Amino acid sequence: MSIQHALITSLLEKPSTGYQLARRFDRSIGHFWQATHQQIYRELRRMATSGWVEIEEKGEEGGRKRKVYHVLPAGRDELVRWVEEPGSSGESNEALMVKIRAEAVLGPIGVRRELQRLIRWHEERLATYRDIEARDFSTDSPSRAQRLQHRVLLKGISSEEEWLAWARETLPMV
Amino acid sequence: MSIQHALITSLLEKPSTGYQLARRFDRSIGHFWQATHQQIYRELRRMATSGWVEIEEKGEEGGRKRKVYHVLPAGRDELVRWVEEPGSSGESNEALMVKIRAEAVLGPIGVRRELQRLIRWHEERLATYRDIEARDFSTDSPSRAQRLQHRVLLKGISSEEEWLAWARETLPMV
DNA sequence: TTTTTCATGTAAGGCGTTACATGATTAC
DNA sequence: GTAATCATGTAACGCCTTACATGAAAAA
Repeated sequence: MSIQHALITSLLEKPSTGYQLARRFDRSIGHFWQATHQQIYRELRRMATSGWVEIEEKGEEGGRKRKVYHVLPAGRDELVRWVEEPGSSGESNEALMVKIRAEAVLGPIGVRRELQRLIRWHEERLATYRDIEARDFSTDSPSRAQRLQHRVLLKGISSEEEWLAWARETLPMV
Repeated sequence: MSIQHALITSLLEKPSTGYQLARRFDRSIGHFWQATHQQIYRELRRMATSGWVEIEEKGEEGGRKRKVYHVLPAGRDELVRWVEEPGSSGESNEALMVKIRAEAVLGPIGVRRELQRLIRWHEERLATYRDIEARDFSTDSPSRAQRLQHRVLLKGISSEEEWLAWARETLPMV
């Protein structure tokens, strides 16, 4: 899922300390993306050694030690590369949300194509679910077990419908 | 998320080999729950040592070696215990789907209470999202960046609405 | 003055992913 | 006879979670 790209996006919005990022992940972004502070500190250190981010050490006169992270051009380039790259099959919906936030902060990059690709993918999945429904749940008097299994499938169907409705409204904006 | 409970549920529906479970996870269950064959074999071995499942070795006259797994009473008890246990906060929606499938195969156990609990949780989350929307996205002429960030939040809102609609329809059936 | 918040880190264990590996059976 | 499918496993690496740990500043 690449926490790193989520962190770069967040840091482009506002340079921050690891602690602040952890808190922000608990709020706005974190409602659909969560990361512990250990993950965040680890990835920040890695991105610093990769030259994607820069550490601004703020000693504040012998007081509290804080490290404010800023995105470097290499980090920005890497984010653009990732947004344009078609998401792997395992890549979840959260990745798309980060890509949209990245496009919000960087201006038009490759999200439109990715969104179109995902729309086709979700259309196929919805069609598959509907096929399964027609094949397995067209019985006249279903048992309790069948009705419950049908509910599980219906959750998949309504999730896909909801996703597609959202995506089709979003497409003209990217 | 406990693959083990998903495996027990699947084995209660039909005793199978590890390979068959992996294939089934690729199809019906696996549309929302995926596991590699290594995970499955490892967990089956563990459940066998825990006494949750039993291995029926089918040598088939010097031919192909297959191990058919059957659920033992202890495994069934463990599944019931897990279904009745309130899901931890990190527990995803997939766990609920497995719990419903478990209730389909075992008869009425504790899913109703769990569903009611989750409905309250999702109602709160939806309310939080709507608060954020009222606070951050009520501007008259939003910028492109603001509109895109709003789309991300709207995805959260419509997901929650969809979830709640499904759950309220499902509640009378459990 | 005590608790909460800010801030960063180490260490251990478990789980998941990926690659590698083997061998029998069935389909073409 | 060759490829695909069935079937099971080992090993390495990395990531994530949880617990433990420290310390200063701000709030109660």
